[in-house]
Amino acid sequence: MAIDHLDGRIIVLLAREPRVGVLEMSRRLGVARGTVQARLDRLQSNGVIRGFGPQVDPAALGYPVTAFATLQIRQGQGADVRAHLATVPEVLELHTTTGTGDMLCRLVARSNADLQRVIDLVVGFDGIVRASTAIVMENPVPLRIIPLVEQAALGE
Amino acid sequence: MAIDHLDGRIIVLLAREPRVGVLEMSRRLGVARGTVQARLDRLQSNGVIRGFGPQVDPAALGYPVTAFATLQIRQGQGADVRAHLATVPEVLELHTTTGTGDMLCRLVARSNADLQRVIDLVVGFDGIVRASTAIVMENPVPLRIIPLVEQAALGE
DNA sequence: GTATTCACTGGGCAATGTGTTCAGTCGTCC
DNA sequence: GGACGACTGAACACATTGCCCAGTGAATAC
Repeated sequence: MAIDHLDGRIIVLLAREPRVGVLEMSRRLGVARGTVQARLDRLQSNGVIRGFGPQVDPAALGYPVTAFATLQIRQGQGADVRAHLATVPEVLELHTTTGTGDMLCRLVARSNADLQRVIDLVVGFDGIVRASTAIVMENPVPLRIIPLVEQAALGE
Repeated sequence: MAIDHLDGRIIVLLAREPRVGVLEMSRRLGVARGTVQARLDRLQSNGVIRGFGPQVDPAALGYPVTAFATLQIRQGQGADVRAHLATVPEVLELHTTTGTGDMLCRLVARSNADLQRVIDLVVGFDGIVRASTAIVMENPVPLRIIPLVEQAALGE
C-alpha cells in the first residue's frame, strides 16, 4: 500500500501518456523492463491502479450539463433510493454523506431543460424528501490524481 | 459527436475489459479490425474518449477519506481561489456552481483528523468566505459511464 | 560471519499485436 | 450513372508482449 518514488513515476508517466508500453516506460525511467512490469502488476493487485478504462467525456456524448444534487432521504429508505438512483443513467456517481444532506449525486443532462427531466426522474421517488441542485458552470480543476500521487510518492 | 450502436459497444467493451487490443475487439464485435481502429481514432479525435489514463484509487494510496466542500467566495476573488486550490494536491476536482455556494470541490485526506488539515489548507485563503463540508461515508455508485454510453448509443 | 531472501538487471525466445497499406464491396446521395 | 464514404479481408514489416533465465547487490535472519 505504500508508494515509493519509482511507483509514483510510473503512475505519473502513465497518466500523462497512457499509450506508452512497458518497454518504452522502462527506457524513459531508466530501469529494466521486468522491474516496470513487476511494479505495475503489484500496483494493480494492490488496488492502487484500478484499471485503464477509457475516460469518456459526457459533453461529447451530448450531455454538456453537469449538476450536483444534495438529497434528503426519508428514514430507512436509503437502500431503496440507492437502488433507484443506480438505474438512472444520468446519475454518474452517488455518495452518502454526513452533513445537511444525506446523499450527494453527480448528474448530467442534455440541456438545462433536460436537467429538469433528470431531476424529476431522480426526485420522483418516494424515499426522497428534498433535493437541492447546483448546476456546474466551469470546471477549473478536472478530476486529477497526479499531484496526489506525487505527494504520496515523496512523503512516504 | 453522435454515437452509434457500434461506437457504444466499443466503449462499453473497453470499459469492461480495458486490456483487450484492437484485434481482440474486432473479433468480439464481429467487425474488421480496420473498422474498430477507425472508430477508435474518430472517438478520440471527437473528444468522446479523452484517454486511457490509469484509474488510481486514493484510498489505496493512503487517502481513504473523501469529502465534498461547498465554498463561498468573496466577490471578484474567484480566479485567485481557483489558482490557490489548484496547488493543493488533496483537491481532486473543483467546479464553480450556481446555487447557495460558489464552488464545489472534492477533497481527500489520510484520516478524519487529517481532513482538518486539508480543510484548513483549502479555507485558509483570503478569498474564501465560508466553507461547508460533507464527509463521504459510502459510495453506492462509483463514477461510471457505461449506462450513459448505452443510452446515448441507443437513443441517437 | 554466513546464509537466505528479495528486488533489480540484462539477456534471449516465441508469439502476438500494431500500424499501415491495398483492392474490392456495398449503400447512399447528387 | 457516378462519386463518396464506410466496411471488409488480406498482406507486410516491425515493435512489443509475456515468459524464462542467471547473475548482482543489499538487507535481513541465523
